[in-house]
Amino acid sequence: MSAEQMPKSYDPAAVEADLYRRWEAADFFDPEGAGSRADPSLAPYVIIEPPPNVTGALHLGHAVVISIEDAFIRHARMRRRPTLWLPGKDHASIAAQVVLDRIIAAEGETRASLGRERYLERMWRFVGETAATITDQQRRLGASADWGRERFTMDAVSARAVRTAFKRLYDDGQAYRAEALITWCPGCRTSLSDLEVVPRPEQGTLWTIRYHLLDLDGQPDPGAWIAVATTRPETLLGDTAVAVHPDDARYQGLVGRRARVPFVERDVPIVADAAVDPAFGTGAVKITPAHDHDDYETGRRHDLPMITVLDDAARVVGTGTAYDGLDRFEARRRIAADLEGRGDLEATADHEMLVGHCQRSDDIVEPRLKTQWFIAMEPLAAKALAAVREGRTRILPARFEKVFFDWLEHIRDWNVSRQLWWGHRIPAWYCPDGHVTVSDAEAGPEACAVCGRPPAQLIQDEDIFDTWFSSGLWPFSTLGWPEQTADLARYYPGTVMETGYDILFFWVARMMMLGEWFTDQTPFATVYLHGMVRDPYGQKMSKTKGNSVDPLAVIDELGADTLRFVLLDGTAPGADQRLSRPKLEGARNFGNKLWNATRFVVGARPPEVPGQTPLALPEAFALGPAERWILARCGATIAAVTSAYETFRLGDVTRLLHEAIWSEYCDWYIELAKARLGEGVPAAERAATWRVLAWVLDRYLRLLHPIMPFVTEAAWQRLPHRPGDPELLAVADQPTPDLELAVADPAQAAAVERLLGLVRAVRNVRAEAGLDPGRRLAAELVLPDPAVRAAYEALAEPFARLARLGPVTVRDAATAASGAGADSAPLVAVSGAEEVHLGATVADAGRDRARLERDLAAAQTRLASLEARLADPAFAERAPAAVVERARQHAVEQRDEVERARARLSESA
RNA sequence: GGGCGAUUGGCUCAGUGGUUAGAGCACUCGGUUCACAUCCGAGGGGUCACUGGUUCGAAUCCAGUAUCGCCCACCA
Repeated sequence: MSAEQMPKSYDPAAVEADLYRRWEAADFFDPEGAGSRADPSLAPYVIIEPPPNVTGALHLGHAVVISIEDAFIRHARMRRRPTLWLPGKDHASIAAQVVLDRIIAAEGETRASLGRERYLERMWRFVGETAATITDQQRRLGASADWGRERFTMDAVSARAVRTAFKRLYDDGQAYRAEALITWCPGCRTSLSDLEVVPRPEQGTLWTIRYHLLDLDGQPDPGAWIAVATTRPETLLGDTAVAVHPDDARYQGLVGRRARVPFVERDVPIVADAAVDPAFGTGAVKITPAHDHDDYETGRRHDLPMITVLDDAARVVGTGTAYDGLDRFEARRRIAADLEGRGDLEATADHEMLVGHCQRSDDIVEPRLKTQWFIAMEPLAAKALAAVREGRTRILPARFEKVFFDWLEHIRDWNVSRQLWWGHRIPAWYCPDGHVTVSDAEAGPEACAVCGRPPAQLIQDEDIFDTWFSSGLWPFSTLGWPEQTADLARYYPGTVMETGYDILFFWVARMMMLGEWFTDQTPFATVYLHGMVRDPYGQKMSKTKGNSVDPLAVIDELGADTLRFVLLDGTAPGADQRLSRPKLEGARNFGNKLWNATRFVVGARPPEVPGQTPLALPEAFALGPAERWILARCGATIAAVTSAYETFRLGDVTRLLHEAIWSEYCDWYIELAKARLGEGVPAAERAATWRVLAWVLDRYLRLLHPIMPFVTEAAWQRLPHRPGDPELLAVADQPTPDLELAVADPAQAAAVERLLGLVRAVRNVRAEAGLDPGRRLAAELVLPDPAVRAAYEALAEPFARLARLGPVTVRDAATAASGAGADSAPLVAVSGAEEVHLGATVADAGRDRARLERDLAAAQTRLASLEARLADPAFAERAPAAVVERARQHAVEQRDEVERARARLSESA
């Protein structure tokens, strides 16, 4: 293939267009697929992905997940591990219902108008459409997931796992049904778990209200009252007590007396309870056990009646007052006004407070009494804690282990009942006598477990499970659990679970707990938590703020490789990152660089290397110093990148490869190699040079493939391959550094480095002196080190070209001392022990002299600091010998440099 | 109220005790060099938030402070 066949400019869209289909057709996303080159004797590498919600389009969070997971799995695949990334979707019951409710509202329907059955039909139709879109988007990002094993949390296998799991928890005594104060969303009309409530600071009002004390006749005394402070006056309709702190002197005499609640005219006791903060408000609190979490506890301690005064829509109900039927906020206003009217509103004050909102609908949540199913979590949490404490699961970054521990150590029972329709219905049935039967059979129980009544008389619980209940089973339910399937045996437990730290509790902890409980194994060895993607100003992205970035728009314009690279570059586990246009363009430019380097290599193939020749490293004797240098660098990069992959440091992978490819391979090696590819070069050398060019590029493409799969695959397709290589880079082997390191000669590599430093020095001098950049300058090189001289002999031509030098002579240090070229005041470039005396008059003596003075001053400063350190006896005594020795060495060199700088300065005077 | 994280050049970030703290972007200057202007070359720019401590030596370890961000928590 020739360079002419490669489009001159890099067009990500064109590059990426068909590659995914080729990969998929090759059938290696399935570890047992036809195209898999996995070694079955190696341990499988299994990625647990957070299945995206069926409701939405792909957002940047998904793109992060896919970029990380795909990098891991592609790397493992290229190490011949059998790799499984089982993709799927989550039915996301509450989120899906919120979305669908909005859609049907636009169609003039409501949940109620459709009814459960038609609503669910509509939902299936809706998710059918969105699921296909999401999968397509994941493919466009390059996700090499095993689509043949794709699963949905609402499919039959998942349903069976849910029933089995619940039945077991019930049989184990961990699942129980109880009436308790739960958190309710009046908008979604369902209960929520604690995690689904988002507290937000809001400006509220603190009202101080008088409850009149009862006199001896049991009548409210107009002149005696106890004042309570509240932010929710409407709940007074459900008050069943007033509480004060037992030690509060102000109220000592009132404890045990009774007060009358306004409007409902209920007489309630004044109780003493240590939970009351005497310093807050009036020090007296109204107690509404059915509508406040604190009051619920207080109510239980004092055996108070619990009176519900709000319905599912959070309207006042059943109080027998004029407020019945009013919305909670309207009732609040009216009650406050009416209290004022009757003279019982003592004070009104602004009050900053935290208000709980529904994570999905944003409605203000309402504590309510409901009969629900709960999971007793402590025994489950203990197992998950043990898994992490014993190191069976490791959390990255490690600091999240503390967060994990803290949450599990203070875990509360999990309310799993949801009053929704879209989800797994709770497999609990109730008989007319109130007996409970939990069944894991698809058809339900055959009889009441207690009294044996036939199924016809049993009524199934109307509620469904919290979405996260089925998500928590994901690592094993997707592999067929509770069946002991072959997949389960082979691919469970997983290797890496990757997700954002924001769902550590929602999902990760629950998978850990349920996994341990049901399988006696931790479901994955490593938890990799990524950070959040923010906008260029560090703000959270959100649709409402309008600062969110659509990953598909980025892919369309700049390519999936670009997006993937940016989302991994410069990132660390758990650390948030900012996404900006310049970063994206930088990544696209990197793809362009790679593309053009490949074009060069492909086009530079000399006739000695026929196109079909397999790729091989040349014999060592055919290598020049530059080849040995780039191979040394290549070997070091392979080792460093491999280590970075294996320790989950993808940010280092991108950094190392960007540096190696751009700043070493492209900036230097390609330039050095050009000279050794020319007409006059012996055929064997020419061939060897090109082989090294192609070899190193091949290594880097392999290393970069997991990060930028498309452009690397496209480039690789144009290079010759090694014997035994597959047709696709995606299943080619990752490199090991042994071949490179075997031929790389560190001494020669170091000599080349020094020459490159000298080129930089010459360029610097030329630029500083303002010399015509195109002008070839005669030069005299001073190369005291024989190794550097030898390297120079081989690289004289590219050296001259890169430094823009004309006729060049070389001297070693001894002869150089005698003085230099034709000019009395030559420009001198210095790099370490090496010098280049340029055969040019100083174009701008003032500027050059300033440079020389600067150099001298810098050298003197360095020398002074070294000498000061060496003069300190403590340093010689306490510092390691190697460090001291190095400092001595540097001091010697520095002294020499100062000398030479002085000499140059006096020459130029 | 607890806990965690961040603080390094204009911006985004590397850098966990050892010479002179790096990169990309931005900036300045210069380039029609036969892979690439999505490029090439050169350059300027940092008291590493602050204070104290440990150490021969601190961006790096310890303590405290400040600012910002996040998580958890039942003050009505």
